Amino acid sequence: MTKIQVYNTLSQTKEEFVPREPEKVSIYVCGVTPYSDTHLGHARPSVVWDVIKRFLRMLGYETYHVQNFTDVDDKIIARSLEEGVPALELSKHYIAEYLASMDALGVERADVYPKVSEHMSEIIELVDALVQKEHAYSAGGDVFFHVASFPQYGKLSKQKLEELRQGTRFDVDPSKRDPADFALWKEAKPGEPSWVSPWGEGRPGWHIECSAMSLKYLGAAFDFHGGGNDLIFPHHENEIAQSEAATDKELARYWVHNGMVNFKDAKMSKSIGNVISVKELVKRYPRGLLRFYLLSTHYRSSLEFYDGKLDEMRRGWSRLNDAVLNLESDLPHAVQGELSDLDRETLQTLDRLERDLVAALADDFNTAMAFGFLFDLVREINAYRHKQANQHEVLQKALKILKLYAGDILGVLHLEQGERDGLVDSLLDVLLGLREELRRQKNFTLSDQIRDQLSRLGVTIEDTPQGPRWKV
RNA sequence: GGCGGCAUAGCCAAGUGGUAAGGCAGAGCUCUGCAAAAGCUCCACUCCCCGGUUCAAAUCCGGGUGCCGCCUCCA
Repeated sequence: MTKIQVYNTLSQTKEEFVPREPEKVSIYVCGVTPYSDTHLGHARPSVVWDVIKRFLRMLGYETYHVQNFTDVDDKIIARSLEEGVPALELSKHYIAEYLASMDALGVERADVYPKVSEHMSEIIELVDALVQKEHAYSAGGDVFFHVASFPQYGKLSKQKLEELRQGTRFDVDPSKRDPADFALWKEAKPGEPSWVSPWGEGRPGWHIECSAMSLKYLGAAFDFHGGGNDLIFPHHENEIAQSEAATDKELARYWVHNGMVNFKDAKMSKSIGNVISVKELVKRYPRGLLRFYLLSTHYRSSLEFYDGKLDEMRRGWSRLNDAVLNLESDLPHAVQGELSDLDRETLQTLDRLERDLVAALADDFNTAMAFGFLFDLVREINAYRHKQANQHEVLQKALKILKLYAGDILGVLHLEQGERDGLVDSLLDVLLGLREELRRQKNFTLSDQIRDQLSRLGVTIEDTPQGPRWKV
């Protein structure tokens, strides 16, 4: 099986990926806190993990992907009080909105989407276990994790406990033993959703849900733990402390963090308010283009968004799609027979490019590099076609590679099979047929008029030696 | 102040020791009724700056400068 290198935040180096169980990959990706519309920043890890999963399965792995919804949280409660909508109703609405946005981006669903509100007993059990093992203590109705009881605290974010104590910029809860301790369980305040626990009515702190739910669905030492790099501290650091203190086993083997999406020189963030919602974006741009944009930079780098960026990227993206259309329209006219030297050379180049493509994706999921090879392939096959060569085997192979990598794995191709409307197809065929007749009669005024008018509707007509063709 | 990261052509962006992928934009040519698509050619002697290591550095080390993220909710 192809060896995969993956950058592990824990070791700060690329490591060879060896799964916990042969051929099975367990994945936990931190999901969203559903209290407002899904934005581009959320779309990035989703699309990145979508591609990683598809690639792993192409290599023969089985994937099991868990992604949580933190549906019990301060922000949700605040929002629910503002709007007078029950907290769980609010989160339910935004969970649906999130899933719809991901569907629109062609992101395959996770295998499980556990919610905090449905895992209270697991969370309480885990907190209790930490109290029993004296890694946590209750103070009034709150329970805190005692960071000093976990000597490895800081191993993910490379923070030193002493620095963290000094860096505290907010008022420290006086009931904490150590300013760096964090809440596992919070005592209920009037009007807030709460659950019964050994420490009284309350609700979970922020990090504990991921520890409890990953343990339940994936067990200890699962393969990939993912999320934005803004989660490294404190969220993932605290998850490690809780989980590993409780189980005495490693939480996750490979920590994979994606870079931020920046807009107007700052991280796209709900609290800053510089967000672009996925809902709006998918109305204005094809999903394939959005994915192309999100994947054209390596997942660990930060990614800039600005008005007009997607329009700028559109041409390059079209080149990829046009290559597929060109091959599809050439294929019916292709010949089968003795291979020429050119055919053989081209087949060899295609083979090499496919190997390069796999190697790029296997090297820390380098999608940006993969696009480089896809464009190389496009140039290669276009040049081949330009030489009037049309061996079926060659065209077929190029098309197959494009559809597999640009289509099935990266998911950037425009219209998948079956997404075109049959009636529209037929109507355009009629219109194009009439226009051909006009062109034969050299009535270019009228034929150009048809082309211009369709162009205004977003339909592009191309006249090729094999006849006219249209695309959206 | 601490921690992590980044700085490559007009723009986007790969490349972590062997002499700068790819895309967009731009220039010229070919094809075309015109256009579109497509092809060919050109477009960074150089990778923020200054030192160092090496036969060899964009890549490693040291020091600057600038930018981003985290240390508070965050993908």
